[in-house]
Amino acid sequence: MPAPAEPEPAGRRRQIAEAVWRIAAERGLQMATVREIAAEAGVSPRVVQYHFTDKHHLLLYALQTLQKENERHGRQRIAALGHDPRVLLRATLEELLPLDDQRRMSLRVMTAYYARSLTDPALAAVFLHEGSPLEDLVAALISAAGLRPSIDAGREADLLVGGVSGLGLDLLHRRRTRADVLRTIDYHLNRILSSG
Amino acid sequence: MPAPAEPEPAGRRRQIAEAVWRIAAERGLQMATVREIAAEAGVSPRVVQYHFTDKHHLLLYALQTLQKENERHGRQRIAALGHDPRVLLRATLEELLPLDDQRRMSLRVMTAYYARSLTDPALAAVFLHEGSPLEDLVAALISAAGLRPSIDAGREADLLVGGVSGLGLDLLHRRRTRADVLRTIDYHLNRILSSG
DNA sequence: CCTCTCAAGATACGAACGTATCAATGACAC
DNA sequence: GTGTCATTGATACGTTCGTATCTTGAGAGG
Repeated sequence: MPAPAEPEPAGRRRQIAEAVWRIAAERGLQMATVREIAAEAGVSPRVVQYHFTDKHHLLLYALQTLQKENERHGRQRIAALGHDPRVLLRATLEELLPLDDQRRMSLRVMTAYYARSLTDPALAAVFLHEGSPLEDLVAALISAAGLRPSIDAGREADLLVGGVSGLGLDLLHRRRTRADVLRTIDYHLNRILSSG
Repeated sequence: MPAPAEPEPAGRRRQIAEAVWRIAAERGLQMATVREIAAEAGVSPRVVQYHFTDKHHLLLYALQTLQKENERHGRQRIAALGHDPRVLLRATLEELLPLDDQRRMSLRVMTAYYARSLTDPALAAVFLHEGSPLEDLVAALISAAGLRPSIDAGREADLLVGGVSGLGLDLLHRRRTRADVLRTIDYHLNRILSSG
């Protein structure tokens, strides 16, 4: 019984990380114990122990993997929309919202990790990239889409990224409706960009 | 030894709640065990057990008390500034930022609770007031301060509240400087309001 | 056929968790 | 004095935690 039916030791870590995501999203990060993770992944606790040196490395790996996954999915969705800067800008902002089950789960997990990152430097490092790539991207898209006079693309991007993230969290709590959030985003894009 | 040296059973709950705040802010909510809370509060674990029916009620009480405390402090600070709507608006937004140790601790604690509220209805209820009082207040202040043509106070308030909160979280992570955040807020207030 | 190595099962250990139990203390009414 | 009641000390119970240990199975190389 204790032998590998599949010759793939590579997908095991991924499989376990996905179990962490589901538990963190549905029951919270504090419920992600080794035994619960193993049960959710459909493996024995020993398998979790074998593939990660300790729980801290496991949680870190799950966060890093989810972040890469999000970025990959986001780029795919956005790249399929062409090259119109205004369309890309809108899509980039909407990527921050929990508009489907995948992004809803991801945002819940990331929120749990973010809170823990305030007291865990290893997790904090994942959230602290060099510079502000997302804000820079949004600012560049604003400039490329053409902005109205006396608009500062950088300052607009700074508030937009934080603001849309906040609206996304409100969506998680059902404190706002999706339609209202999208209307707020449209208002501000119309306000910032020149051509209607 | 096991007797009350002070005849004040009223402040005990408060004293214990403050211990929760310090632990949650400095080490995270998952470190707020009954024994740690008791040690931080300078009492025996039995005292914690006696004044709260269980840990869930304790954590809920600590959250509710901190929220009231924040609102009280915020109102005090803002009320001391007079009645100029523009000044009040700026102060209301800055109240969301971790500009001193008190607010820095509070924001860290609230962030930890917020994450947990995603999987805990009792905690979520604390964050879900009726309507959106903060957004409504900001919108009212924008209108009172006088807004430029074709500005929607409600939509501006929606993005401002979320955006400034996001900037505050960036401050916690030292991802932005305080001066940069304040400059971003100034930019948007100048953009929204009519008179320079 | 043998052996070496990777992967996993089975189990256990010490620590820490939330909570329960029982006794003891001090303040106070009478 | 002497009960009474609110509060606290001291201790223990059962559970769950992360992790360590030992063993077993499968496939590859010689």
